[in-house]
Amino acid sequence: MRSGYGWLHQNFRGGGPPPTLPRRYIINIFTTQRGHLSAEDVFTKVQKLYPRTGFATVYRTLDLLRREGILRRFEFGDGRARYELADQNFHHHHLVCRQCGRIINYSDFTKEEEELFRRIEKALKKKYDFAIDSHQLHFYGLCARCQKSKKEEL
Amino acid sequence: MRSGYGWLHQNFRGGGPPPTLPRRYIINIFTTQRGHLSAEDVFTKVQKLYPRTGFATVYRTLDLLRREGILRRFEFGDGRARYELADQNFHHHHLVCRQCGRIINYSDFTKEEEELFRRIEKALKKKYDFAIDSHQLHFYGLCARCQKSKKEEL
DNA sequence: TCCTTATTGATAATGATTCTCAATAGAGTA
DNA sequence: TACTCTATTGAGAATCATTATCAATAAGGA
Repeated sequence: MRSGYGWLHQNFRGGGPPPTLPRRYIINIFTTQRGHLSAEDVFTKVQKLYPRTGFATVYRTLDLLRREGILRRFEFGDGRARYELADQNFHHHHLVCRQCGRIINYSDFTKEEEELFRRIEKALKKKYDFAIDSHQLHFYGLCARCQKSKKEEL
Repeated sequence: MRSGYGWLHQNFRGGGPPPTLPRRYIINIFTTQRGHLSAEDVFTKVQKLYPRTGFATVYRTLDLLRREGILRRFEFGDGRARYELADQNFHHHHLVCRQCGRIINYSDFTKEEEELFRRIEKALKKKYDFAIDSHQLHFYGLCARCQKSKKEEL
């Protein structure tokens, strides 16, 4: 795993994957507005910037960026994967609304969580001989809006 | 959500979904051997017990049982959903091997986790007005076997 | 300009899951 | 036992996200 965007600013054959136009555009999308984007979301957005882009390129690029450690891939249970910038300075977890699919990042409590998780990871490594490199914590429920609309139904 | 398997032992029109043969068989599969079964896994197993069963019935039944609160559905990132018995007395989290896909349940530390998670849930509810009903915690990494085979490669 | 190589776009293929619809099975009733 | 009603079933088609294929293209170096 490379350490960052270095290769993006290099020329072709500069050591990393060539920083082609679609790749630059797709990274831009993620850096300018943090979110949990599906491949389709990304496709729609790149289309506006660079209309000749194909769906295959989007998928390939998302996977490339994931392998490079620039993006993280998540599955929240609705059948389509989401991608997010892998920013070490913004470790967070997710709140997922079962109704509307809205996803909220939260980074409260990360200190306590991190401490507990570090301990857990260490112990699990010892007990199961499992080399842990990451974790995902998702809370599922109903967001404010969906709770309200559910009440109104009754 | 119903509270348990009650309807399974009732007759048809006894208040819940009819406890048909495929449904009984599929539940049996989950109660006799805990695991994280994909739809295909279940299909293969039911086939042996009741060969006329179709794939559609497996999917329908899995979803029915999930809605009834008997099964939980998970996605670990390999593109196929897994189902597990929703046993309140065996709350646990998962270790997922990135290489071979092996999944280990662990229930160590649940006391500390539960305590922290209860606190987090309470605070998130307050801050984001989000009604949390469940969570999933997955650790990703390499299992013992895959670590070993990776070493041997070098 | 030519050569080499990796990426691209269009499209076909895949794989998991869901839908459709006629056939069937269970339970109550006569 | 035969009849009726309704929900479930099985087979296969359809859908959806994702991946693979392959000829055309673009970039950098000679």
